[in-house]
Amino acid sequence: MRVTIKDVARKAGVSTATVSLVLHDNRRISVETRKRVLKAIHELEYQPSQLARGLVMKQTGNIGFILTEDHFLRTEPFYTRIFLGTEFEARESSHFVLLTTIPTQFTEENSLPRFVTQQSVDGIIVAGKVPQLLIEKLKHYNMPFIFIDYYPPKGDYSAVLIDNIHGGMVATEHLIKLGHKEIAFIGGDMEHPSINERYIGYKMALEKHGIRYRSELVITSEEATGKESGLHAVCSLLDRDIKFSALFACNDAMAIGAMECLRKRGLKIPDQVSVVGFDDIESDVFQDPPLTTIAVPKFDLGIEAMRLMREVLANKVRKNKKVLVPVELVLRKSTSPLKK
Amino acid sequence: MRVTIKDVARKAGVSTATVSLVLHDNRRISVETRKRVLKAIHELEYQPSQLARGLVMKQTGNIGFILTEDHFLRTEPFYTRIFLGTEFEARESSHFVLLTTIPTQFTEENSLPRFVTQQSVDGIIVAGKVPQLLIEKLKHYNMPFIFIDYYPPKGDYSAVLIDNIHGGMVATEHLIKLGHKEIAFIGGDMEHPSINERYIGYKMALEKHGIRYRSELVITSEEATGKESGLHAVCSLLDRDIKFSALFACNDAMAIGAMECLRKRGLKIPDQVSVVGFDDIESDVFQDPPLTTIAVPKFDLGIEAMRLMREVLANKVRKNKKVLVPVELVLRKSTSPLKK
DNA sequence: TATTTTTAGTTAAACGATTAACGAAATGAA
DNA sequence: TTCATTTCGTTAATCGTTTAACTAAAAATA
Repeated sequence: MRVTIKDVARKAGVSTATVSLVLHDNRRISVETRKRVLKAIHELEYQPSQLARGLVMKQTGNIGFILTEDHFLRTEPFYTRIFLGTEFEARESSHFVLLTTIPTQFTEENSLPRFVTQQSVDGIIVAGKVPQLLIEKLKHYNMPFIFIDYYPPKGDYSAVLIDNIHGGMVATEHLIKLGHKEIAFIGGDMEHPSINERYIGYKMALEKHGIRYRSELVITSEEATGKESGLHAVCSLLDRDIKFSALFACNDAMAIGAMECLRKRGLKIPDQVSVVGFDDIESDVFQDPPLTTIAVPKFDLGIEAMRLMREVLANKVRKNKKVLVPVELVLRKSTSPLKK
Repeated sequence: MRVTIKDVARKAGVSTATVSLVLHDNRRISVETRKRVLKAIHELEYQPSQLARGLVMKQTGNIGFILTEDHFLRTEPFYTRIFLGTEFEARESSHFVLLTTIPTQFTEENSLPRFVTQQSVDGIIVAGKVPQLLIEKLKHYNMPFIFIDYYPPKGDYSAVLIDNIHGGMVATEHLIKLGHKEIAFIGGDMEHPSINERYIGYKMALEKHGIRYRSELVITSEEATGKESGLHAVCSLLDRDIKFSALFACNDAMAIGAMECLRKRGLKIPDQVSVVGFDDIESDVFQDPPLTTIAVPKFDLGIEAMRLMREVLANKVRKNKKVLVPVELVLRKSTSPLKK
């Protein structure tokens, strides 16, 4: 049988209320009594029942974490790292994180995760781009939710986001400082806020340094944001004989595809074209040359989301807060000063 | 305020006990009353509190899922797929799965996952190879645990395992049927039960078909089981001028490394050397040529573990049961009939 | 008809915590 | 000395379920 608060109370010769008060650091209990209780707790290896506690406190102690199947199963451990950050930070407040996936194509037929309908969580964290329908359905439940790395096009929410604009600026400025003026940008799925923001950063950097924005240097027509799109985008640039000495890809996958194309066409990286990516995925280091990129601190994103969740849970009146997690330029070998 | 069983009882004009009995399909309740109660439940959208339920039933409804950090963050979504299977199957019995990671080097300083010490789970699933120390610590708690894809060297446990021996046989027999007689085996980390079993399967297949086992065709000295090890193993074979027309690698990573070496040395795959791997990882398809392999159903492993957990939970007296999940040969382009 | 059995439901205790309200003893103020 | 405060704990209600034990009415049996 499990050790309960009653056993502790009996052993320490006090009431269960006293034990509970000790557990909650209530100063109404004298130092000696406190010690006695603590001793009993320790000797019996007492662990409060989360169930009983939750029942009276009206909270489950659980946080739901929702990902689309695609995102969870991605080869690149992006969202898994974010989850890990959340799970890690959850330990600080004794929360548990219930991870579940939803179909990438979430339709009317699909039901919400069980932890939502059963109200088995105190709050929900949604990571990555999810269908609008999911969000609409979630709203019906009186539970706070927080987005990570995605901000729905309409509505006002709490969210933990990558500082994409700044990242886009830093990436572009890095190239500018190396002397580049003809800097191409390749992106895809421009509806995605993150991608779009990186693009904005690119434009802002150009403006700041007095470099004219040239639309022929920009590819935003790709559907996807994978390696193939990157390859395709750069090839189309090359096919049209457009000259550029540097290239900023909206993410590393596209950057890697881009490099593949450049290599195929016999262009030397970084001597003839410098390349900067965004994300800092694992395979960057194994590229030839290793890819210079903007590092996104995945773990931190998860941590920040959990912290924000705690704030929201503690004080419901708070307005929707956004946290921008800073990014960092990681210098590797795919960029170099402009050669004449 | 949350809708409780009391609200339902009031609305249906019965006692809370009746509602509870209806919820549990007790036949003591007449059809009409039952209908009335069900109607009330539906109209109020009543959802029983898992907390209250768990408190009286003395079960949490949670299952803990433990992975080492390395395994969770692996680029190849192997363990994540297993987890997904467990999470999926958990829905059947309204369980929640609490996923957590432990340091890959789990030492005395590291504490067990909180859900263990706090007894917030009814059972524990451990996936992949974990330090023996973890297992020893886990034993102190009166909780059933089940291993997936790993069986500790000592002790007797419930486990869901890949049918490695059979897989090893199938892979080898496939090569034999193609006419190959000089079949090399490359493996690493031979202490790992899975690897060792695949090796056993290899030997059994040879014996079954009357092919003499030749130790010079076998490399078991590699420390790791990655791409580099595969490359190194095959190179060392080639360096010693050992002839073989086919190769069975203990996993796909090593197989891919092996192919890299073969390609470097100018050997054609599959014309000069046929290669079979094991695991069926995502990148197999992108190899040149695509890798023939033994497919491991990751999702199923997770499902089986959850099912087994339910059995264990329902009937504690049951002896430790092992489930062997069948594997399947996946024909791609890296094997072909022996050419004279 | 009287008695037993079955049916259909209720009552109330229990699960293991938290906490408002209360109270006895010690301390302080008048 | 008397009354008010403070200190240190306790009592008891509560959270939302489940279920053993009970009961009243109906049905079956004698």
